[in-house]
Amino acid sequence: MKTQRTRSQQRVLTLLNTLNSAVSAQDIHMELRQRNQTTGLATVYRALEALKLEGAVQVRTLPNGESLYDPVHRDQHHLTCLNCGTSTPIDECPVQELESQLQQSNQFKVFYHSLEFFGLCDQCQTNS
Amino acid sequence: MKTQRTRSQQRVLTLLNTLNSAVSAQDIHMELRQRNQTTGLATVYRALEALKLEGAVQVRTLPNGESLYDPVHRDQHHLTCLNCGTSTPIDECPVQELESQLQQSNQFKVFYHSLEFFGLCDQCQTNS
DNA sequence: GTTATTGCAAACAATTTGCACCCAC
DNA sequence: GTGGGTGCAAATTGTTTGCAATAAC
Repeated sequence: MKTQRTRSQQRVLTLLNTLNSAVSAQDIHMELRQRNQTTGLATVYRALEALKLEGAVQVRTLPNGESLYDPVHRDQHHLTCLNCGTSTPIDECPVQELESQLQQSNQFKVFYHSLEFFGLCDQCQTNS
Repeated sequence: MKTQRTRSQQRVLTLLNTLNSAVSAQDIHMELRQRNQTTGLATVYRALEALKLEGAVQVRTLPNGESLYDPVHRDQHHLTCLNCGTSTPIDECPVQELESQLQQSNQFKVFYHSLEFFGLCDQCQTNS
């Protein structure tokens, strides 16, 4: 586990812990500027990449190709509408046991998991 | 449920059912050309969008922003390495019950779900 | 004939990369 | 002073859109 973090990595991680929802790299870039910690967009991406690899943040890539970042251990489960893209968090999570099982049988170090249901929300079902 | 499909939608769906793994839109475009069913790339995307909305295909967006398409009801569960991007399918799936439960309580029509574990594979753990 | 579908090229948007500058040690 | 970290701008990549040509009914 790496403990040596660059200035921008610290900034990004601190910001993520402050916010209460997943945000995009571009959001982070703008948010930092507003807090007088202006950081180049490329640097934000580089910091996120590093934090991701040490397991400090988790990523969820949306169908439009944009990625959202969260500190690890925040909820990562969603009900996502394929039409309007609305994503509702869900609480239930029946996979803890499976996770530890996979770690062992695959020699794979699991940082986090994501469970997502796709379909049509109430509203979009009507408008289709 | 729509039954009227355009020519390109039929081509795309037929192709997907032929292949035994998820492919990108660009893969589909090239594969169709090889089968003398050349179809514009934009048309492939439009066909996939339509098929997605009627629940005939499922999508998985990779961390690099590329989307992979599959006919619905094929495995959608993976163990993905954050470093090298390798994605290993897994069989276990403990969420069928939760799915029907969500359909009811959220008025949400679920087409499919995806369960993915992220971390580092055996090899990448060593090289980090 | 009218309407939906298609292909091409241009437009877009998120992300990555090259490279010069700068800061920390 | 040296090496990693950073910022900017340019390049890249997957996807979407405008619009004229075409096919379907």
